[in-house]
Amino acid sequence: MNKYNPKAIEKKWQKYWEKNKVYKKYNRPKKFYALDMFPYPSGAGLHVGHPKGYIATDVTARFKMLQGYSVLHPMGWDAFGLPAENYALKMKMHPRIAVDKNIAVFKKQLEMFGFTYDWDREVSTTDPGYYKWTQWIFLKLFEKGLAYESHEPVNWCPSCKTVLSNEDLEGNECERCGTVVEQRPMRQWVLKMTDYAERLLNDLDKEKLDWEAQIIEQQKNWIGRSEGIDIAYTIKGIDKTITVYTTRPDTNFGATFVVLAPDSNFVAENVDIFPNKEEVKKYIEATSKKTELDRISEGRKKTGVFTGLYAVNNLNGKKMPMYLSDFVLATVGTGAVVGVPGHDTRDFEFAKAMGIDIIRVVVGSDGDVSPIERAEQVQEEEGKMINSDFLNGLDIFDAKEKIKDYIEKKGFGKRKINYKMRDWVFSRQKYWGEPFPLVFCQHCADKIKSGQFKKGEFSQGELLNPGWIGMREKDLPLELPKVKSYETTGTGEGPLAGITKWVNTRCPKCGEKGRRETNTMPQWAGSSWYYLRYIDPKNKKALIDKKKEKDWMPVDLYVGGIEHATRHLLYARFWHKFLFDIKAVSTKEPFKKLIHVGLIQAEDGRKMSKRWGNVINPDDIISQFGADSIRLYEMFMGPFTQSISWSTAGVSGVRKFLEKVWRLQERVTSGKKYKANQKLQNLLHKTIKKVTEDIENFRFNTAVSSMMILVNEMDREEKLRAADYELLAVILSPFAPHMADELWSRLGHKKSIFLEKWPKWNPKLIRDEEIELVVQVNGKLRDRITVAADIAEAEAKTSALASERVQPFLTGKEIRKVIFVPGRLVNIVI
RNA sequence: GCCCAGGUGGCGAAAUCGGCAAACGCACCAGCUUUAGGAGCUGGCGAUCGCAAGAUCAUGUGGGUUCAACUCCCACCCUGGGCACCA
Repeated sequence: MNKYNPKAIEKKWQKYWEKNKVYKKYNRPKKFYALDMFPYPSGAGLHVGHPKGYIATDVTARFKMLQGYSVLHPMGWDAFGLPAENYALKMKMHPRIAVDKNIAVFKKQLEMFGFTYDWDREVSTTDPGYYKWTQWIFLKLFEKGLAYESHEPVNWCPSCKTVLSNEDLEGNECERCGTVVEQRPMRQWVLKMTDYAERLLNDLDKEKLDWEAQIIEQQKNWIGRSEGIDIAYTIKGIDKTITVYTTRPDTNFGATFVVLAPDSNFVAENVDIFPNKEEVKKYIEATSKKTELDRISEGRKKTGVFTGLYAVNNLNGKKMPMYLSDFVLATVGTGAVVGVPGHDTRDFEFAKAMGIDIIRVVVGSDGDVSPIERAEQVQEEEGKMINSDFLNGLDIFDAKEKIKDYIEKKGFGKRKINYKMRDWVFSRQKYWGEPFPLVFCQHCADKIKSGQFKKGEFSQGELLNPGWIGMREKDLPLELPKVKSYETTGTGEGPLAGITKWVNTRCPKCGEKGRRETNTMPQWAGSSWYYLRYIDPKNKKALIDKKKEKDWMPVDLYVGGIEHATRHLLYARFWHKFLFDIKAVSTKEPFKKLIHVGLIQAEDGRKMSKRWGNVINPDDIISQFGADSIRLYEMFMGPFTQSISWSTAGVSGVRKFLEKVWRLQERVTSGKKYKANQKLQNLLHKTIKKVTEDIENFRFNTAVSSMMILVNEMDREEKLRAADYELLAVILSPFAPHMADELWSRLGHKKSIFLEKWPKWNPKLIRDEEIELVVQVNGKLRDRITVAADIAEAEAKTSALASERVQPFLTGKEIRKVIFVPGRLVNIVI
């Protein structure tokens, strides 16, 4: 027998599988779609942390193949976006060239692991044949009125020179470069994601979706649904009302002031009628100069200015002074709040700072009815109403409903559901992204504004955005022009604006002069639907063939980083639901089961990074130990979803295990001549059961350890039955496929092990004849006795009491109770 | 501040319908083998006491429920992640 040489056998089997299409069996009755979050092909290549999720899906994919499923397991590239563009700028090459180079490196690295990827289905978001359909989806969204041009203030990264969506921020910093973003009013395209908020929330149902609770919670919080009421207050002396949104109308008898956001529309439109307009303007000016950072460093210290106007509380006719303060945000609710300082900490702080009255209207469980003077007294979560007219004595939850009914009946308010989630800011002032399939036509704009057009001449989106005309589907894709200067301008228009030949075109509707949109789509666009394209990657007529879509969707298993919980996963669900609405797909949700991959940290406990010089390259590990070892190690190192530090010594441990498996070949003998060892049979079938269940439940670490126990046991035998050793090879094969197939062929099989059947455990063999029964005295272990597995209670108790080791603890004591747990223990209570 | 996940040997961890705490692996120690080894094999490896048999203690802290608690309940501490002046 020659030595275990992974280098030689791994190459050999990778070629064999590819050539014989071993894992491309797509005509079986049951299907399984295993999906990885496709990578961003950066210039740095892979480190050992990246493939962990891919290994897990590959183990699952091979397991499902062995169980007789058709398995779809594709891979592709998410290659548009800022990092690719920045990398290209740095290396002074066109992003296209940089991206192709990086993809080649990534692909070569991935191939060394022996994954079951069907490379015939490879997609890249930057291929015109792919982004044609990204543009098509946008066009459909536009047609349905779900895309609109906006000039509202948005997050602007001064370093990347582009706008960013809320999902692209970490706190108030650019997720890519860490620069603090500014709020700038910019022209941009926005998708009406909030129209889908309710469905995005409701379908996050643990019953329907096999997602980790953690990710469901994160998305729920991000969507941030709240139930409240919009209340309109009349303003004294002028013919206007101010509308506020509140979730606590029950406390409204305690309202003593109103605060407006300095940058709100209401203020912008009415500042000139404020009696104190000079001070107000100064305050607006001062606020606009403050960055987010300044405001955070001020902590919760409240500042503000009185407008000179009073709003009237319609409940009791009380005059409430109207202020401006920067703690009220223009983008939240209506951009104005009603101040109830007795029962809201922020309102309390503001009232203290401005010297406004504080009224108690809720009594908490402590029964305290004294005037509210300290922040700790601010009662928010429970209690009974006082000083509140017809609400007095009610619990706050009942009061809330009663006053909502009252306000609605009186006609000065309306129940409203609010979401924290905002619409999706969808344009970037960058070169390396999908161009928008839109043309601006002044002629059409005039026509729409004048109202002189036929019904059905313009789509919903065209009417919503006068002048913007969608391209015709047959003219897609609109390719990125090849240019020399694709550097960012920073003017607010994208680099494409500089290419006049490309920008100037004809209106697809009327043929008059038009100009193209020069922003591009964000990186998230292409990744919001790629899982559909794998199913039908070369279709030129449709995004996906309807029958194929029905055959494969939904994705059965989706594995990737948790950082996408509120970004990619939200965007993809949103688009999927839209595609469902236009009948392009047949499922309401795209991803049935979702599991996040735990990070692999460097051996020093820090994040693997060039900066710390602690990056481990998978190529090195594979050349030293082999691909099967790194696969097995990453599955063995700990619970899959947990962050764990890398240990190269740990890899050598699993390599030793594989060597042991290899050496066992020598002991294999023909099953007919050699009688099966009952104890080993028992353990073997227990292991089959454990490995099967563990793979299904993503507990790979315990699956591997149970195989180690089996192999240690086999190592004690002088001879092994071929049939037993073969079963070991099959259950090991998803983890260490190269070795498994090599052993399989050495055992005389002509076909790949992956065309075999996954073994079923034999329940008879698993049943133990004899067991160790634990004997406790007052819950403390005193002895173990070997008894028949199905021992009767009375007999077990007698044997336990008779135990020599137990006797000394019983002498002179009264036995009060004896507890018998079948198959486990006897506990003697004295 | 709010939400989520977690806290077990020197390290990664295992055990959760309450029932033998530390499986499996790493590191370490001793011995065998070897010219040698960073190779292989055998044994040891939570703490304290003890020559030993064994005893006692031990799963972040403090209580509670129970014959029995890593597991359930209450309060608190710490770590990681998310959100955050969201009205």
